[in-house]
Parts: sequence; C-alpha cells; structure tokens
Amino acid sequence: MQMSIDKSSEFTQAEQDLAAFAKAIGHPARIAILKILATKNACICGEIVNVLPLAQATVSQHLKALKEVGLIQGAIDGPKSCYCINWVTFNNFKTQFNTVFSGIENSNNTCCQ
Amino acid sequence: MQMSIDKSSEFTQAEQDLAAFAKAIGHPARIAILKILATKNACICGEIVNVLPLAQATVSQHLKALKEVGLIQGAIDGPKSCYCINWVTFNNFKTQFNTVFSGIENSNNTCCQ
DNA sequence: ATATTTTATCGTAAAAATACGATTAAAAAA
DNA sequence: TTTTTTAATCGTATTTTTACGATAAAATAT
Repeated sequence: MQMSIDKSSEFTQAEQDLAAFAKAIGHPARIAILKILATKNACICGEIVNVLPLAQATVSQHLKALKEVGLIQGAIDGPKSCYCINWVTFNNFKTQFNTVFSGIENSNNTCCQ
Repeated sequence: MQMSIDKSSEFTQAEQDLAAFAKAIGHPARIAILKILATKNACICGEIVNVLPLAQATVSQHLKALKEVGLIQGAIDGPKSCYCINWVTFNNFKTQFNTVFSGIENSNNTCCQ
C-alpha cells in the first residue's frame, strides 16, 4: 500500500509558485526575519541569531528556506554573511497574490453563514 | 535528549497570526480551492472534489485547514456542504501582510549582491 | 423503511518541516 | 602560525503535514 505521494505537480505552475512563497513566510521565525530585514535594509546573520529565540543552526535553516524561494539574498562579508530582502521577488509575490484573489470580494457575500 | 519542541510561542502574536495565514495558503491545493471560491462566490464541496486531483478525504482536510484560520466558512446544505471565502478575514490578512512589510522597499536596494 | 448521496472524521502510512548539537570551512585576529 | 569568530552543513530526533481508504453521520431519494 502506497500513500502520501506528493500531488503538487498536479496543480498549475502559478498555484505551485504562489504556494511556495506563502509556505516560505508561513513560520513565525521567518516572518520575524523578514521584518528585521525590512527595517534594517541589510543585516548580518549573527544579529538575527542574537534576536531570535532559536539556535544558530536553526536560523541558518530558516534563512536558507527564504533564500531558496528568492525572497532574500545573501552575500559573504568576510567570515560573516549579510542578508537582505529581494524586493523584486517580494513584490512579485504580492502581485501574484492580488491577481489570483481579485475575485468577487466586493460582492455582498452573505453566503455560508 | 529532547529536540524539536515548538518555539512558535516565543514570537509575537502578530507574527504567529500572519504565519498561520500564510501557512494556510501555503499549499497548491488550498490555493486552488481559494481560487475556485473566489470566482464562484459559493461552492459545494463536491464540485471542489471533482475538480481537484485529490481524494475526497484529502480535500475535506484542506477545507478544514482553511476554515480553521477563518479564511473560508462553510454551511450545511442538506447532505451537502457549501463553502465560501470570508473576505473580512482575507482582507485582514492582506492588511497585516502589507503593514508588516511596508519597510524600506522603495530604497534602491543594491546590498547583498 | 431502505438505499443512496454527501461529507466529515478516524486510523494510519509516508514525507516534510522543525530544531539543535556537532562539525566543517573560511576569514580575521592574535 | 595558531586561535578565534562566523556561519553553513551534517546527522538525527521529533513533530507536523499530506494523503487516502474505511467508516460514520445525516439528509435525500426510492
């Protein structure tokens, strides 16, 4: 008996992309990281580790997740690592989101009450 | 040796709430469901099951996830279930998102390249 | 009254995510 | 040159998510 095979590829690329972005920001630690980067413009990894209630390895893992979907980018600065938000990707996500859900939201929706 | 205890409560309520919303839409099936509901206003569960490449039990599970964060609401309609988007919650999510990430995105960000 | 339709829930298997200590690698400081 | 600092990666334990068959519950249809 086989179970739990990934069905993601059965959906459209747009649906997969949007879901991937949403998933990436779907953890409080990653929200916190993005908030820090949004206010500080650029930030050394160590500063993020100091602020978050997580181990260095875990923060690195979260940074990697954000980097993989392109929401942040990093550059090596000596022995340190500097991160910042990639606003192009970020705004692209916003646009995709608003496009997909620009349905009938202005209708007086009184269904399913 | 204990590991992997949930650290979510160490973050702010706003961070947790926003992450919960993002997590809820962080799967292509749930994006697809929201898209259907956004265009159809209201929709019977069975129609969603027919359109998605997933088993009925799995779709029900995804619907439950969306309902739990308040993004959709459902009403029993005879033996059927009618679902629709809760636009109040939905727009609240949009607002929260835009508030948190209204940082310095207009700056000419050339860091971390 | 019985059968059918519809959907939620239960049980469970498999996969992915979360978390951290330990280690590695690479630059800087001593 | 050796030590220290910084951060990525590895290994691994635990938890959560994803997926589905089977069952239950509740209304409709026969």
